[in-house]
Amino acid sequence: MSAIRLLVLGAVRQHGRAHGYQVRNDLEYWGAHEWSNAKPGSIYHALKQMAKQGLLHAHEIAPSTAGGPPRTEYEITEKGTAEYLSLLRESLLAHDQKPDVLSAALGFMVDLDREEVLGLLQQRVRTIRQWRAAVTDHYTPEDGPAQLGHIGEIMNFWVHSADAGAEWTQGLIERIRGGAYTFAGEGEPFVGVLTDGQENPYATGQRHPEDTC
Amino acid sequence: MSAIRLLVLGAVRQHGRAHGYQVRNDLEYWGAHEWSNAKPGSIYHALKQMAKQGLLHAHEIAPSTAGGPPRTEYEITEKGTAEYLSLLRESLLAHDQKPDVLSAALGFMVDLDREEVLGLLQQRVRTIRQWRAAVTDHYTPEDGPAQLGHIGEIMNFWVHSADAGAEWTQGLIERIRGGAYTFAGEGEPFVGVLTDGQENPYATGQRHPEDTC
DNA sequence: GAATGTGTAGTCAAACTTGACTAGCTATCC
DNA sequence: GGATAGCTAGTCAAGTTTGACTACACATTC
Repeated sequence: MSAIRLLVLGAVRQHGRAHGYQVRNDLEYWGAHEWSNAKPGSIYHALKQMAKQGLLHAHEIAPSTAGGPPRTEYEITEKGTAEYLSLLRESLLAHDQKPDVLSAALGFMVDLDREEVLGLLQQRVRTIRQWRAAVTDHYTPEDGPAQLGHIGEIMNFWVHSADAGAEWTQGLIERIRGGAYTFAGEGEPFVGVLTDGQENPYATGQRHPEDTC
Repeated sequence: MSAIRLLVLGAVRQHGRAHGYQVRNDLEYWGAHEWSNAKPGSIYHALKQMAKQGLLHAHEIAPSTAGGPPRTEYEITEKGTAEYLSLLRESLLAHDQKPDVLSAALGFMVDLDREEVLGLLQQRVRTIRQWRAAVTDHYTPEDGPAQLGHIGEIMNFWVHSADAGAEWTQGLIERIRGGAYTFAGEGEPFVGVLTDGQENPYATGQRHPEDTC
């Protein structure tokens, strides 16, 4: 599963009602175009697809107020909200190899409540540790690890990445337990979207390096 | 760029001449179906595509000797070899967010010579450090990092991952410099493919966990 | 000896992603 | 005051990925 559905659902949900360009802009504001496949085509495709599946409700809207072609506004449905929360929980839990999914989930974690997030992250750490044990066990058979030659470096890389992921998750758990951030039901939420007319400080222009992918 | 082209080119090259099922089997032997998109459809597609582009030469072969439909054998062309080496170098260098690309490159790094690999990996480390500096600089503007709220955790995660990647790369550099593995031009290479009839110890069946993606 | 499973080899439609493109409106510059 | 750049909003074709499916042959089981 790619991160795009989670990102789009979450963005629409924060707005209440949003058209494609707004979603696109939000994702850029979060830097999502740098660490995920949040490109225009994918975003508009996801919106249409999820509208077809009943996760979003599409309002056909007259020609836009600010130039350009007519636009469609979307609103998240009940089914969409259920899917969103399910994706969000799953993404915080899953030890996928896809860092974009975790990144997206981090951006929305405050939509859950603090205790639940702590539980999910702790489970995440446990899963990683189990995975690590199983892998090192499975790939170091009776013949010894030297059998694998340089191929063993692949496993070594993954194990190292998993360790780093577990360590980082542990750090996050401690920050959250220590009272950082504002979670669901804890008062005024942090606003992570651009309100209409607000300028985007991270808009295209001079991005930081790495834009070579 | 996904890892599939590099994987397929490398597999065909090691065999000299291979049909799709052989490539598919090799990639499974390397565990590539677990950390990359090396699924049957992608493999056959890549073979056909690259044959069309002149990177592989397709030999139409009569009905297979062991059941199933007739098969096509592929051989890498000169252009394909050039592309392969270019992809390989690029993948060792690039600080993509795609770990599968690096994994694939690790499996083939011994096709280059030791000094070149060391150079590429050192450049990799430098690139990561530069990227890190640029990112932390760019995303902690005059307002201070607290401005970002929990969104800052996304950047924190990426920076942490980059640090872990740099550290791991540094370790690999030291192992290679210390004489580990057999690189191009250093005698009998490590054989990383299944010869005909050899059983695959990592064939489908009881895989280690994580197969939930 | 008929059914059932397993390995070989590959195809296919549906879904997704990409990058380039369209097209209208506004502000700005000389 | 004409052009030219940039923003708004989205479409489109081409390419890629996925997961399920086909089809044959050999082996095993009941």
